[in-house]
Amino acid sequence: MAKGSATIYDVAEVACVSIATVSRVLNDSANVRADTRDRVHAAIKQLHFVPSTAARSLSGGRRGAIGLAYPLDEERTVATPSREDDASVLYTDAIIRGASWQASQLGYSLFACAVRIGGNNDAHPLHQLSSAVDGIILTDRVVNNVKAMRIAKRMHAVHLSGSGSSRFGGTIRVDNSGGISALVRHLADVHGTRNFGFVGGIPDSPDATARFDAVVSSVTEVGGRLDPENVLVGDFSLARAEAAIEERLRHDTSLPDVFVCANDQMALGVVRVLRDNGHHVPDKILVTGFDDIPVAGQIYPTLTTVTQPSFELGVAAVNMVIGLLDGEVAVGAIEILPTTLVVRGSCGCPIERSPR
Amino acid sequence: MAKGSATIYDVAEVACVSIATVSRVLNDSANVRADTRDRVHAAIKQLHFVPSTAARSLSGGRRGAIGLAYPLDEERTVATPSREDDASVLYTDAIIRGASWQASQLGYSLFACAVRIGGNNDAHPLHQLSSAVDGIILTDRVVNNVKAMRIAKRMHAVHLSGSGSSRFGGTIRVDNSGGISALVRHLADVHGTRNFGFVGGIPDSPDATARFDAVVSSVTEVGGRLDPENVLVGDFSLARAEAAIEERLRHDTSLPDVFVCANDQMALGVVRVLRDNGHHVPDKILVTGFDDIPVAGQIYPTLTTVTQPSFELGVAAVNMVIGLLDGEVAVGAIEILPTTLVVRGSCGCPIERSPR
DNA sequence: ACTTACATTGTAAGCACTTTCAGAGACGGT
DNA sequence: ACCGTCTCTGAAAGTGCTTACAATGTAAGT
Repeated sequence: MAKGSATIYDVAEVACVSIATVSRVLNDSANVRADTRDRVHAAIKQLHFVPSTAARSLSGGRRGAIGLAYPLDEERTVATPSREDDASVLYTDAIIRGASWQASQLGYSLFACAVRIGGNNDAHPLHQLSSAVDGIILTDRVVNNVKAMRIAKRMHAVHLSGSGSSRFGGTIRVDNSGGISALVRHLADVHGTRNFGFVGGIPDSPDATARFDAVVSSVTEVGGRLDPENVLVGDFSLARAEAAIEERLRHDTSLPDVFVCANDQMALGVVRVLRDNGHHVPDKILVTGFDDIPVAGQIYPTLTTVTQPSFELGVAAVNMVIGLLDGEVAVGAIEILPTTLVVRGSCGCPIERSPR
Repeated sequence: MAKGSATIYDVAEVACVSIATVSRVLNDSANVRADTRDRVHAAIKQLHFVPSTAARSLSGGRRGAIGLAYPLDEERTVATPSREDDASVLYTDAIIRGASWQASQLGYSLFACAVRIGGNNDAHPLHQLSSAVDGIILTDRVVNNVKAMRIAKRMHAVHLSGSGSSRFGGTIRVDNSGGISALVRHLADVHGTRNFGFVGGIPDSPDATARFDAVVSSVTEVGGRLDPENVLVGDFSLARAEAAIEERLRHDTSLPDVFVCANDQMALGVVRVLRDNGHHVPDKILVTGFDDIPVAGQIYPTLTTVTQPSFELGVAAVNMVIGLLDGEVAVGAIEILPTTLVVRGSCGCPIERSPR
């Protein structure tokens, strides 16, 4: 970096000690006499000295920074995202905000870096990032990347992932199954639902599969059924979900009691298509979402869904990386954050007026 | 980073060349025979070698990354920000997305780092960031930071700011005056407005003053007037704008034809207060905003405003940093991005139905 | 065949730190 | 006064890369 900034040698000279001593003060190792330490600190302040992260990391020390890699939107996203379609962006942003906040609290810096998930170029941002930080946080879709695996094997990493776990680092996930289970129980207990349908997300997304699995087991648990023709495949997008439900309607009009959707965007599409085809929600059929995006409480019918603690996810991830770094968290640790059922109108519950 | 990853020595050994040659291939400097180059590339691929950014940057080479520093929200922001109040968050996110996208296009990585703007601790994230990247982008509020100044003096930096220009790097700003001018002309030409009013932002905000100055000169240009009692002082917040307009209403009810507001949030407040006091917008009086926040097109009346190209701001910033790095952009350069008038209902134009 | 210029490659000196190892005081016990 | 034991400090060896400089090889010109 910086041309002409002070080095450890300059500090050593001013403080009349060796660079080794300066280094000790910097890493506040024990065994430096108090007045020596003070002298060094004074010199540091005087010279506005800041240790070079590059050199520090080359020689094996800590960088004091942790990285967070999230998927880069391939297309050139518009400046002000439409509110419905950009829930995933908001979700990621919330995680980043949480992570930044917690890192800052703990005296670390948080570098967030968007990585092109398909990319295979050699100067991969993931590598750049990993060599600039002490530990790394990988969000859902980034995890399934060969490069990511290699990196995780080599440095402390925590995966923010819906399923599976990392043999090489820690894993934090949101309690998809608990949320789904609460949702299904609510549907069964309060609304007497028995015949379930499901609109899934991208098959290779761990969150998507976790939610699907949870639906399967919860439905079994409450003694309901989930017929194969009522399991639709989406990709988390509103458009794809609309297409899927339209397709479903063409084939057979005897519908399940409810369509549980793997996220809110898809639920919005499903509601719209159903209504356009005369299946009023929630009078004729129920629909639920997942995520609790901002619009979920604003549309008609308000959407029954499950909230994820995205900010807390970021906080927890930072805590775990640092724990890993300090050896206080064991490799392979898994932490699961609670989700909360948010009951609104689309499951047939009476609709509250929104506060404003 | 990484324990046990291949080094340049390993590659050199496999390819039967010296490390210098490997380095030349890596930085594709000329003067390496074709078959030697191939041999090295093969070795690199075989060993999954990735050069250590730390070592590379230590020895003066490029890191291949650029940094972006933005202000950290001091309070623990909630996961899903309220839609009206968090325009600034969305704005920053859009810039980051633009910068990430462009950096990726150009083969760079973009590290975004939130910095506590008041913070004065020594392990300042700004330093960490700056030593991990080749150049740095500083957003508005980060610029006015002593540390930031010191860093800008020492490494290539571009400032995203309405404020003056950086003597040490480049500056990119949005064309406040062009946007205001187009807006004022529209009001004068299409709606015959002559008697203007203005609700300003924080007096010490460069954007606020730029917008005010632009209003003054544009109004003069179209032969309109801007009476002192119709120039209200806000602080960019909805609440403060409501207070200001209420105050104005108490004193004198002969209002101007329009209130041009320095941002959308204030416009929302002004519209609300005016309507509550019987001055219907746009029938009795017109109101315009600035920024085009997401709600602007969703409320009634839809808000006539000016769009800032936030995504493009990020793109331009990355281009400029890299230009600075490559010596193709001169230090002290200023680039001004165009703004676009968005005509909607609150200026009296017919309200289009939104597409859905 | 013998310069000469030039293309290619190797050698080695940094770059700014951390850390091991060993040496130098200090201090109490004998 | 001497020895063992601490505590503190310095010298020096990495850490992985870039690059100036030197050395070698190669082809063209005489």
